[in-house]
Amino acid sequence: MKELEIGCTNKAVNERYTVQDVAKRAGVHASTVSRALNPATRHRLSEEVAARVIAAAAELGYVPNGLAASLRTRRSETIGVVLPDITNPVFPPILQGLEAVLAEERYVAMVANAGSDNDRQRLVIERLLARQVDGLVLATVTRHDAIVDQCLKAGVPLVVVNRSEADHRVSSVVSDDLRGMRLAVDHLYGLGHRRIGHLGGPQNLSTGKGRLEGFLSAARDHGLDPASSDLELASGFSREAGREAAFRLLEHAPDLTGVVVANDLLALGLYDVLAARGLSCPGHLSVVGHNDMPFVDMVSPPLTTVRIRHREMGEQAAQLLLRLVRGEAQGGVDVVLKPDLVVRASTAAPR
Amino acid sequence: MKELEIGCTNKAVNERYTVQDVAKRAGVHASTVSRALNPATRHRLSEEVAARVIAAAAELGYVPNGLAASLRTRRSETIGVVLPDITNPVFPPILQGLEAVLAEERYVAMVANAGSDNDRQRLVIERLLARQVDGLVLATVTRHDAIVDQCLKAGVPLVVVNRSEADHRVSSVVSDDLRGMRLAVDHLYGLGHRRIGHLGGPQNLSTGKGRLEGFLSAARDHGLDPASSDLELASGFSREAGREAAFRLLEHAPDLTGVVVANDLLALGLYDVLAARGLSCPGHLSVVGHNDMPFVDMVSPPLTTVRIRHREMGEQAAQLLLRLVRGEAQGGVDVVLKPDLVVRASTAAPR
DNA sequence: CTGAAAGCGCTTACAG
DNA sequence: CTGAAAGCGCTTACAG
Repeated sequence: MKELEIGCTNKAVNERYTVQDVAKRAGVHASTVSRALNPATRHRLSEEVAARVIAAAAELGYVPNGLAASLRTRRSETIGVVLPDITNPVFPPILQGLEAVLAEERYVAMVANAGSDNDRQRLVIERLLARQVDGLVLATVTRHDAIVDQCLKAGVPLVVVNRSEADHRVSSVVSDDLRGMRLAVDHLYGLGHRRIGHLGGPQNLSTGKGRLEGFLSAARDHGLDPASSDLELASGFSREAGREAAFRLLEHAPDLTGVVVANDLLALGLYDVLAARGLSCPGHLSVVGHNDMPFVDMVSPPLTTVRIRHREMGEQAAQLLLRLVRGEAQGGVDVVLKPDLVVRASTAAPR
Repeated sequence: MKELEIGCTNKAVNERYTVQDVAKRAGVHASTVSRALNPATRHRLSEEVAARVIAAAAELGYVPNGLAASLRTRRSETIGVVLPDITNPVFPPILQGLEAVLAEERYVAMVANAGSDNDRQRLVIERLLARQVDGLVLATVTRHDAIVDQCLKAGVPLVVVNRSEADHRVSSVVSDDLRGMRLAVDHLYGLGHRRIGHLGGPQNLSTGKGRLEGFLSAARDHGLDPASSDLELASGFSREAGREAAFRLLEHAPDLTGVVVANDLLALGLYDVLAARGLSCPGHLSVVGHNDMPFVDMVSPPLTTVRIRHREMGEQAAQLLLRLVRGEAQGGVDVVLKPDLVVRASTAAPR
């Protein structure tokens, strides 16, 4: 009677067959079922038995319980992915690349949006670790990040993507920001610009810092000496933060003819400020972004920007991580992808 | 000697403590550790013992093995989310809403990009089920979807989001497409348009079909009788498919003054065709989109569109699903969210 | 209030 | 080539 009740209330669980069920149906022992269903051990069995087991499993619609297998093998074939903000359009292509590679190897991604708050990130990572992820991809790291310390101490295979940490203790996949900024500055210089400013990102992020340094280095190489008033740093990589910093930049350096921006979202913030002031782009000011995120070819004017191969970033990160998980490689590998300049309509010769 | 080797090669695993370790350190039995660490059963213990266990766990940095717990309790506190395309900007906000609600309840999302291919979707779902997800959110469903049949048969708690299936056998969270199209048509009619066409989506998706019906119904209510040449359907919800269908529409119905489009991505495709033909928007043609996806306020001209609360869609879907998982509710609930019209610069009085 | 035992569903040395 | 047993790390009736 009791059994019947259970049968009624959770039918789903009830209809889930186990190795035992398959074993009974095929007339073999459970261990034989396990061996028959695993391609790597199947050859140890007689073909006849293997076929019988596979048939029995198919007839029942048997789906192995991956949790039980993971508990036993100590591999979950699950990877945790920690993002600061999934609505930032650079992350979906990264995620797509990650997933494509992981899926090939039968891995699944547990994706967590952790924001920028450190405590929240810590909590999220602890939950992922509790679920026994085999490795972690972090897109959240700051240049000095206590969370990386913790992960290293815990011994979790770890790859950081898009951003790297200052000490490079951990494998990373990033874009060559120095080259990116050089392309941007060269482009404006080539158009005739000599008063070029930089709308930068947060300096606690490798992208913010690297792009500022890239800008300064490229500017100096052209004999330009950007005064400190030609530089303004945003508090985050968002359109809103871009607006605020762009406002300050235009206040302090009204005679700029070109601005190299550390990120497309910031560039959109600059667009907002230009529109609010009735200034035209590229008429009054040429603007170069960074990322070539989706749809910046559709904004007005279409944004000249530095293209980063985000999908490839995700693919490489997944490959690095899987090698780490399998013990085929060690940490501390930095993959640096070459960006390109995409010239659109936001840049022109200076006024 | 052998032990030492193991100790060296997988340090991570080695340093993971278990209930046994905590039990030993606190001088209690493993079952007591379990009870002390679970807030729901803690009260059964003397405060002194509970405190001792909690302290011991903290000292060791003990993180419970969620897989083992799930195997035992038959709840994984994991939800599978199946998307057709994460790079479609409508999905990140949905995901954000889902995750926010799930995280509150200590659930984690396994996100899988399954594309539009049915076999691939089936594979992806099987993998998620093998990992014992407690429920599934599908953003992939077509109006008649064999995958839904399978899930129902398997007895998995299930919610569909953004799109619904024709039979409404499954709980869904969608936007009111009829109302959305009515807002769009009313807006153009109010501006003076009488030759209004529809650039529609695939009719095997509820959104494509519902928006076409909404368009026709609203048009008829104004006494308009859109000829079949005023309607053109795209093969998918992408900018590329939008371009192709927009090309056909402008060929067949060059005298239209306004077009209501089933989706912003399609509207961008229409923009592309207008640009290629040297036609201006809204000068030659007024355009209304659908979704208000991120950054359509930045395109040229800023797109008038029907705003869908995608984040809320995700939140509601998570809530529905959790109630289903807990047996607090039954399936077959349709949540319909009210959209709004956002008027920007792509619509004006007819030429 | 706490302990001892059983068992979730697998896999894998160990036999034979 | 196949079986029987042990065990992954938890939780939860069942005792007392």
